[in-house]
Parts: sequence; structure tokens; C-alpha cells
Amino acid sequence: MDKPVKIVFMGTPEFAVPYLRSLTADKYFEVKAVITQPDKPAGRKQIITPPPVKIVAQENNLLILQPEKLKDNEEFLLKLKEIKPDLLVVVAYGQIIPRSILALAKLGNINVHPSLLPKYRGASPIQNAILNNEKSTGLTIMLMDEKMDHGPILAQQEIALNGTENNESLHQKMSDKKSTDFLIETIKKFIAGEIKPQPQDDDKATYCKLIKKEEAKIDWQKPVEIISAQIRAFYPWPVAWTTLNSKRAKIFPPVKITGGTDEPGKISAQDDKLIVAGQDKMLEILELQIEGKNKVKAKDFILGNHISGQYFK
RNA sequence: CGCGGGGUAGAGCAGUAGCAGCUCGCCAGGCCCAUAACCUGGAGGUCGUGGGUGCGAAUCCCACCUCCGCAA
Repeated sequence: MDKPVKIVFMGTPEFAVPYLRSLTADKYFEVKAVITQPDKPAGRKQIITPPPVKIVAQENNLLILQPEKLKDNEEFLLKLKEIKPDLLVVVAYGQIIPRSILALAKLGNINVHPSLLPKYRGASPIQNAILNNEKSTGLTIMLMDEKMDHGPILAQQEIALNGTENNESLHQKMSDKKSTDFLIETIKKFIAGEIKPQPQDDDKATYCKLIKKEEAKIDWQKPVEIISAQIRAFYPWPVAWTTLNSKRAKIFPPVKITGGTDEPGKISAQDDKLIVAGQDKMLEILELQIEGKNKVKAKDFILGNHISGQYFK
């Protein structure tokens, strides 16, 4: 390659940041523009906050575009055309990308999706792989077409799960050095013509929707494996919760599954340990937070509250 | 002006006008083959900050700082 490959990068959350960093660090590429979601109000005070990708793009003095919408946005489309990108790389952008934009890049449009497609197409592949207690999941690098997570696959990398991962740790794992290297190597091989894109088997496709907060309420009538999966899948957002004396109690990972049974939801403080019964076994909680209070370790919680024999509902 | 709950010993909490407490931890000593067990004693607090009311304020009033739950 005599000239660097001109890339337009689209991405928004923390997950996309390592990918952007690795692309900007590689001389083979030149990131001509970063497209990310507009700054949005966040937190209790609703302070306008830039997305993580924007912050990193600013640090690297990259051109940043934050269109409200992509569809029928002539002004935005013109700017992209001026750039004449060779490649569009999309990592967790957060919006459907219309055909008019997919038509721009000369070499193609590449997407990183954190599941082994065609399984878990859609918005929350990592959470759902954990929720369903999958034995493994992975990363897929694919070419985009106009259907969601539907395009032909360039390469996949499997990641084994052992039942202790939470949403945050898996996100980190899927954007670590190995993962970003995987993207870069795949792009290079693809441009060199060494990869033949493989169409997905649509019959095997499964879909996952955006996580809703209601799904994070714990039902103690369920088996503890399911409750444990919920607690891990919903950390750090929206965080699995239950109630104690009509107050909301967030339950944080990790939790330990232990033997024995009791009435579902019943709490017992055994020494320093906070044990709650599920449908079939017991769950040891290590960290929790009552509304209005800070997060505390189970041991500290037991000391200040005599709760043995009460129920989570 | 979105709604709401907190800030008290190193930790977690109780105390809502009248001597600042509980559990754990910590220090010293005792018991014991021994211990995270048990017994005895001890240290450790400007009760978030500033002002106000009262004979008297952790407690009531006002302002501010700060942490957090909901909502978005």
C-alpha cells in the first residue's frame, strides 16, 4: 500500500473507543472523520455529556460529525462525499445506517458485532448471551448491508463463557487488544483480497431487543442460575434489583450459588454471609445497595441491619 | 425550578430537644494445645459546613456542600 486507507469511523460508547484508538494508531489507515451520536443529557443533573468516542476523537484532533439523523440528511451526505472514504468502519454507533451512506465507501462497510452471527442479531447481544447462560459467544466482523446485522461474514472469533462474566467485563473483553488486533488484521486481509465473505444462514438467526429496565427486577421464584445470569447481564446497567421493606435494593455481581433451599426470597445472615433463597438453591450476595444509600458489602450490611428472616420481594 | 432518601467513632447503622449509642473492627489483658470462638478493660466523635431559634440542638428553622434512589 502506497497510500493509507481512508477511513470514516462510526461509533458511540466506551466499547467503540479501543477500536477507534487502534485504527488511529495504525499507519496503514488514516481516520478522516469520526461520526458519533450528538451530546446528550446524562446523569441526575441532566448535564449535556459528549459520548466517549467524541472525547477520544477530540484528543486525536480528528474531524467529528454528530448528525441528529442520518436519513435524508443532504448536508451530512455531502460532507461525507467530500471525504471520499475508502472504508466505513462501524462499531456500536447506535442507529441504522441508511443505504445512501453505505454506498459511499469504495472498498466497503465493515461492522464489528459482539456475537457469533447469525445468533444474537440486534441491540443487546452481550447481555442476552449472558442472560441465556451461553457456553460461548464471540466477535463477528462483517460487511454491512441494509438489513440489521445481516451482511456476509468476514471473520469470527469465539470467546468461551464460564458463568462469571458480567456485561461490563464481557464488553471489556470484546474490546481488548486481541479484539482490536482481530479487526485490523481482518480489514487488512479483506483489502488484500484474502477473504471471501460468507453469507449468513438466515434460518439460524436469532434476535435480541434493547434491554428494558423492567427486565432487571429479580423474581426469587426463579432458579438461581437464571437470577445469577440476570444480575451479571444487567451490570452496570440497569442493575438487577429487588425490594426490602418497600425499598429498592440493587444487587451487584458477583454472586455465588450455594446449596440448600428455603422459601424464595427469604434472607438469612450466616456469619458474615448474606444468603437468599431462590426457587431451587441459594444465592450468596456480596454487594448491594439500598435506595438512598451507598453501595455496601454484605458483611457491613448485616452489621447495621438485623435482616435475617426478612424477605426480598 | 422534575420527584425522593442520606451525611453521627475506622466500617455499617440507631438515636428526631435534656449525659452521644449499637454491632463489627482496632488496642491492651485474660482463658485456651489453639482460634475469626469466649471473658475483662480501653482508645477512638468539631453528629457534612455556616448561620438562626431555645435555658439547652445530632434533633427545630434557613442557606450551602456532598453522596445516592427514581425519572430522563
